[in-house]
Amino acid sequence: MAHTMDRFGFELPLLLAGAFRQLIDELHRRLAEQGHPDLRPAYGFALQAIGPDGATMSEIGRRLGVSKQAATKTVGKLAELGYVDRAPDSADARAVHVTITPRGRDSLRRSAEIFESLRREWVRELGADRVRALEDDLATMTDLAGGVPLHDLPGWLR
Amino acid sequence: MAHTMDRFGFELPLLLAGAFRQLIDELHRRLAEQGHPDLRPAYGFALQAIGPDGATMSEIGRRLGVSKQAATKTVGKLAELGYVDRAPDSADARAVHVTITPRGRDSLRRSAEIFESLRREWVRELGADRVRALEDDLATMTDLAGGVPLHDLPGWLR
DNA sequence: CTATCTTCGACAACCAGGTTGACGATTGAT
DNA sequence: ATCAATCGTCAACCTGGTTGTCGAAGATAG
Repeated sequence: MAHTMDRFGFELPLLLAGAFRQLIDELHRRLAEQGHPDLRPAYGFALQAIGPDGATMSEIGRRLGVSKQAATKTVGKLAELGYVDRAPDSADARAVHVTITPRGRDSLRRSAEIFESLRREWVRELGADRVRALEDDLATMTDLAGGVPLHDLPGWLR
Repeated sequence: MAHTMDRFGFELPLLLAGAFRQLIDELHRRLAEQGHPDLRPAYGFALQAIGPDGATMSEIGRRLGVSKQAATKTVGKLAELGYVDRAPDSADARAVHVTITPRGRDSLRRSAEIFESLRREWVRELGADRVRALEDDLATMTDLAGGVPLHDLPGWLR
């Protein structure tokens, strides 16, 4: 029974937060280098929520788990930065159809690449087994085993 | 080589964030049940930063990694809620000495207990080895191997 | 002992990312 | 044809931050 002393319970959230923070910070550092200096963490989630087929404001809000007002604001900034386009919805005169621009798609493509590269760094450091175990364990504890919803994520990243 | 397909890189931050979120939400759910419904995540960090001997506004800001103005605001709310006291510093007429009230200490004690209990749940679910491995791996990747600083944590929790 | 430099904390204005509430316009269901 | 639900916007507000400015108080030189 090699019983190395257990860590304190409060360290667990701190470690999770620290690791998350580090990944997100590094992502944005690299995105900035690759021509996307204005992309904030929240924007990535929003783009993700819009999806390849576009979506309406309300739909984006629902997918993100925020109010449609909040979604409207975020989309407004995304539009100013050239990451999305807004157009009247052909099927519903009340609705606005939001689509991702080529620049937006470029940022998503690069984000995905950067995340893969970051994960490879974890694998180099910890080994593939440990990383998989870590992911599996986190998925277990969050009952997010299949598919991570965007809900409840934005807001507390910066 | 049983090579179950690797997860996508972007899932890692999502899993970390989800797990963190879940722990913090559960902490505050239980704290609310135990007589601390007004304690927000940021306040716990601030109390932590004040410490058993108290601290000045600037010191709290430094420990938290935020401006002294931000620290002043948070301490103000903490004081309104009865978690801290402010008194003139005996050694420096410019400074304000902030101390934790008994109620504040109660909340810290309960938080520590809740975090221990939450960690025990992880151990029940995943096994002590996996939890230790997870903590060690996260500590490795965050070079937070020894002692987690409060710096850069507040702000992106809610 | 005085002149200068730094630090302390407060005040004000601002930002990001949310919230609720109200509202006119449109849609869909009866 | 009516009436309720939904669409997006506006306005006001909250939280947790930011900068800049400032007077008062301390530290350090000369």
